[in-house]
Amino acid sequence: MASFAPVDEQLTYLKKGAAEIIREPELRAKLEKSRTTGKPLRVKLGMDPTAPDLHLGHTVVLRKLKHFQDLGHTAIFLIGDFTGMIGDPTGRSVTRPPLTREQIEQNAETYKAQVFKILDPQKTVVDFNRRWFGPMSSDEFVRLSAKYTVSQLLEREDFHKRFQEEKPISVHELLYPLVQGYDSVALEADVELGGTDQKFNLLVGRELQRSYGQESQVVLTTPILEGLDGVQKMSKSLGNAIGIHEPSLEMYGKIMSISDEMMWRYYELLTDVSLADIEKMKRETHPMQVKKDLARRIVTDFHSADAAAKAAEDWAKQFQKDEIPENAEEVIVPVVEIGGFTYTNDGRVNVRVDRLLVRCGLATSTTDAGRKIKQGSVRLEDHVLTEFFLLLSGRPPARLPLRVGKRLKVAVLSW
RNA sequence: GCACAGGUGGGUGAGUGGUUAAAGCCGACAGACUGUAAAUCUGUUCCUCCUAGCGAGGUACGGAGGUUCGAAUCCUCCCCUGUGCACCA
Repeated sequence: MASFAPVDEQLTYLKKGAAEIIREPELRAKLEKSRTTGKPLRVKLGMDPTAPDLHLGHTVVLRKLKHFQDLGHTAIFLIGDFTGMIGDPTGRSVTRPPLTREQIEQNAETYKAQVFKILDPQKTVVDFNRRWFGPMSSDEFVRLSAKYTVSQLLEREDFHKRFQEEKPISVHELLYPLVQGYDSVALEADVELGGTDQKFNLLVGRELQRSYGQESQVVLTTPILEGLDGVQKMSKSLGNAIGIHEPSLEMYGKIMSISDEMMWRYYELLTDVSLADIEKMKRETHPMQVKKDLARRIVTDFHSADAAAKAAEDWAKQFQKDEIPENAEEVIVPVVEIGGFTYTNDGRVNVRVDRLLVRCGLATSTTDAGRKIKQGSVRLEDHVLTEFFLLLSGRPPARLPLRVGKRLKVAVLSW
């Protein structure tokens, strides 16, 4: 029989970094009850297996789930393999291709691996909502949809907006909140977590539980983390995300590129530094140092302390001292594959810089590479390259540290 | 099914026969400035080729045809989205 910390203590811990708790008195009551009965709360967090690459934005709510886990409650990580077919219409509506069983299973595996960087695998219950939706009969499904009305669903802001703007809303999108809500019924969830953008869906869970004769779950939302631009939510498709699988140097560099203002938010949502300490840093420490410290902490979470130290060193080399970091990304480039190279009389080789840049991923097309060369943003070590041909000092192999703006790749030329 | 309104580049949104690869804005990228940033200013922003130029060619305005010397712009058919009508008649 588990023993729990005092309720007030638990509440303080859980409230930190939460955007909203609906309703706090209910959470308190549930915590009290679990403490007297010794029965842990069932805390649910669901995710669609559509985009298996997690980024820091996802970790905000995962960290909250972990907090419950730390306090001895049951963390249920629900993989929405059924819901994935629908695709959450939150935000923009893009029709997602239905995933095959294999894809879903594969995604689920990668999901688990990533999620367990934060959660304790021993203590986490992983479930799939196909477990109850798979065997559900159409009769039952119709009965479920009878529990909610169209106008209730249209209260949701993005539906409402689309409806007003005379934009399409597919019926299956309307079904999404119901399906997600029913998950809470099936799991008999005490608490459900989600980003603030999930609020509507989470509240549907409360309603449905009530109509199925259960006590309503408590809803705890976490803020949506802004991405590198500091404005829009972090998302892979917006290209402003920091993936948790990214190489340490890249991760470190991306964190260093956020604005000072954003840095404090990242501290609040992605680290365990207390609010008091954050305030202290705001007053006393140089922002640059604080930001480096943030980058170090986050890289440590997803890689290791050693990797973080190394990344810090490499980053300083690349961006502050203008040197070449030791583990800079290398791209093997056979000269023949670039084409357009020529020989000089003494047998040296002239290579095409524009195509080389494309080959290294530093330009999207040769036209683009050409523009970058003309703009003077291409550098080989310290020299700005303005010519389209580069005369090598000898025959390949050769190592060419190329930079376009902040980005750096080492082209390793071979035959 | 009928009627009407729409479908333009990463986004938004101009353009209704001809210097329109397609305005403006946003975003993105780069240069300057910095603390790596942010802010600001400047430039770039479909692809290919080279002699790299205010160069040559190729693609592009839902799709397929057509009219025309010439079409994002006109016509036909199709696809997609939205709205109205479709019970009393």
